[in-house]
Amino acid sequence: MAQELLDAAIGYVAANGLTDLSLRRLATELGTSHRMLSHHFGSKEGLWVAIIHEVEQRQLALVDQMVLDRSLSPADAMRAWWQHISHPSLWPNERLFFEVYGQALHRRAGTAALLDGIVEWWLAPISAAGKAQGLSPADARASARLALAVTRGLLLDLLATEDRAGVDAAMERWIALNTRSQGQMARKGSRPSVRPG
Amino acid sequence: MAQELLDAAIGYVAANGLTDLSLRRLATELGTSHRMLSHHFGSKEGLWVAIIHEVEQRQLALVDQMVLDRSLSPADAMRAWWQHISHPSLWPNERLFFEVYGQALHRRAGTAALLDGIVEWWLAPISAAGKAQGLSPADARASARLALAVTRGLLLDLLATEDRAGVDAAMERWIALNTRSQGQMARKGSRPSVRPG
DNA sequence: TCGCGCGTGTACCATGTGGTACATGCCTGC
DNA sequence: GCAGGCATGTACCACATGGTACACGCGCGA
Repeated sequence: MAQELLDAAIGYVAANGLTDLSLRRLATELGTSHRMLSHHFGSKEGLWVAIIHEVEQRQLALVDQMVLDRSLSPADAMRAWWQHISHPSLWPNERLFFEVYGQALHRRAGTAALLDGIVEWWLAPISAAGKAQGLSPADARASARLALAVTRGLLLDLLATEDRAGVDAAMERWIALNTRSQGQMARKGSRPSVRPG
Repeated sequence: MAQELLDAAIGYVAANGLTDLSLRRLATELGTSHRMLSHHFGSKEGLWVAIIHEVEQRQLALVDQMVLDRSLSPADAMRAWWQHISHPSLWPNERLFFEVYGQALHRRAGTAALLDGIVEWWLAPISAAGKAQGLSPADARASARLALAVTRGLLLDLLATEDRAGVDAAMERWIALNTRSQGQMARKGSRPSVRPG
């Protein structure tokens, strides 16, 4: 079945990377023949597109989870979100995300579509949380963008260094920066929020 | 000469990406033959290593520039640094950086060395600025790590969306977050600093 | 039972790859 | 002038790739 093949392919690609991977090598790793991959996905490009599309869907599923729990304080919500998104079980998917991201920056064929919502899709739910805390739409959008950058920047750091303690400390610094300035900024009539999750 | 070839190769690779690039295509783009590339760099892998190493050197040269000007306020220094690092003339190099970064996350052969100092080398100069503003070493290090994540996260955003205004607004949000909380945190005996440049 | 669509595997092809043997030219020191 | 080293180009090789023609077998409806 094509779906099983796709799942297995994503598993392998997430674990081992997609760059310079041939249909033949992938097929032997998956216990089939490259003929099958061509058959089910049309071409090599078709396989990559299917994989990337599927990973995108999984990422967006995470966004949905992200906005679920509103019972926590902003600081605790941030911590919970960070613990979730930075869990080692998600690292393979995130490595794949950054790998394809890096290639898409050069506008390679087949990767252009990946960039489409790569920031925009995340801004809506995150900035919704900001607006709920009283930010203006413009401020909420800028804060969401910043929070997204912090998350991705620290994730990139974590994947590269695997220095869990150091990256966690930076995230705590980020949380502190937001919560400490919150009272002050509230006094000025606006609040920073920036709840990345 | 090998150095000229390397410079030209970096120029092309920065502009067009390194993934799936063959020695032959690169050679014809450079107006030479793939024989020359093999001759000067030993092998294809050798060329990639030379390119990555050279790009690393250029990145580190930027770090040196980063800590030069101490006459500006932290906020203005941040703005100046961001204007510098986010200038479109540097985009090709940064695309290449993220591209190789993404591949290195999978520990591909020849890219492992790139990850070595990818965070650490930047922490020292940035946290030095933090310590100069009165932060404890641990706080300065966490702040530096956060500032680096913000810079890279927003850079990734900028390269993908090319939404200059939106990303600049997020950076202003970051600067505001730091400067506004500075007085408050100073009252608590520590200052956030986070001067990424 | 037959026919047929579909999934699967094998064998093959044209192409592009990295690497290299060999020839040529150019420049420098004697 | 010339001899030797070095850069460069041409031609070739063995190999891996993506794609495809073809064959086989299984399951299902008529």
